[in-house]
Amino acid sequence: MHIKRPEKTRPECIQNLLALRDSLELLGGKWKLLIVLHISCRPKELLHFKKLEKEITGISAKMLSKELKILEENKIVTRTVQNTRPVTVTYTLTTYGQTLIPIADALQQWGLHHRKIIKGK
Amino acid sequence: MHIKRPEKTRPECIQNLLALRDSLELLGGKWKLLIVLHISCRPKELLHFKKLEKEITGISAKMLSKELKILEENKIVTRTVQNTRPVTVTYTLTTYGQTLIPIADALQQWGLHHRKIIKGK
DNA sequence: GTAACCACTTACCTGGAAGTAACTATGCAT
DNA sequence: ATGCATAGTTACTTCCAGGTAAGTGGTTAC
Repeated sequence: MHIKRPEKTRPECIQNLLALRDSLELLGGKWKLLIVLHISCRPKELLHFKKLEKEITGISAKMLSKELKILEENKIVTRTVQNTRPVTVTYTLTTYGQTLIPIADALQQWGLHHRKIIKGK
Repeated sequence: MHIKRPEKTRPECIQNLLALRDSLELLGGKWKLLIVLHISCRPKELLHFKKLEKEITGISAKMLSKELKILEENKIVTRTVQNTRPVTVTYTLTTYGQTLIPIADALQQWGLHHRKIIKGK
C-alpha cells in the first residue's frame, strides 16, 4: 500500500501571521527599510541627518525625521549628538537593527531580479 | 605600522536602492506578503477565493481580488478556474512566487522576535 | 421562480501617509 | 547684524490605500 505523503502545508507558519502583520506595519512603508539599508551601507561621515537627507533621493526632512524617530523608538537606530560646531547628529544601526540587513538585502536582490522578469520582458 | 582596516561600507549595496524601492512598492502594502504566505501555507482545498477571504482575517473581497490581480500580473500567483459546480477559482504560487517565501518567513520571524523586544519589554 | 453559492465588481467614503514650504533654535563667521 | 550651516518642527494640503456596502453574472438546488 502506498503511503500518502503529507501535503506540504507548513502549518507552523500560519499560526503567527500576526507577526508578519507587525513587521509589515512597522517596515512596510515607503522609507524605513530604505533608511536602514542606507545607514548600513554608509561610512560614518555620511550618517548625519543632512547627509542622509541628501543621499536618500526624494525624502524630505520631515519624513526623515519622523521615520528616524520611529526607528529609534523601536531600537533599530541610535541617535548620537556629536559635539562638533555646528552640532551634528549621527544615526547608526543598533545590533538589533542590523538583523534587518539580511532582510533588506534579500528584498533588494528580489527587486533586482524582478525588474528583469517584469520590465525586461 | 598598523594597516588601516577598510570601513565596512558595503558600497555594492547602495547602487541598487532602486531595486529595494521596487520591491517595497510592490510588496510593501498591507496584504500582499500576507496573501503569499497564506497560499504557501495552505493545502489545495483552501486556496479558493472564498476560503482565502475567510482565512485571511480582516481582508475584504475587494482587496483580495485587487491584490491577487496584481500578484498575478507580476507572475507571483497563478489563477486557475476549476470546473466544479459552481465554478471555483484556485490561486497558487508560481515557482517564481515561491522565491518570496523565504523573505516572508524572515519578516515573520523578525516580527515574532520584535514583539518580545518591544512589547514584551 | 426564487433562493443560495461562488467570484468577483462598482460606487462611495474616509483616515492617514506623504508632499511642500516656511519657520525655529543654536552657533559660528565676517 | 547679516548670512550660513545643522537639525529639526509646524502648518497646510493632497492623494490614495483601504474600508463598507451593495450589485452583477453564472449555476445549481428546491
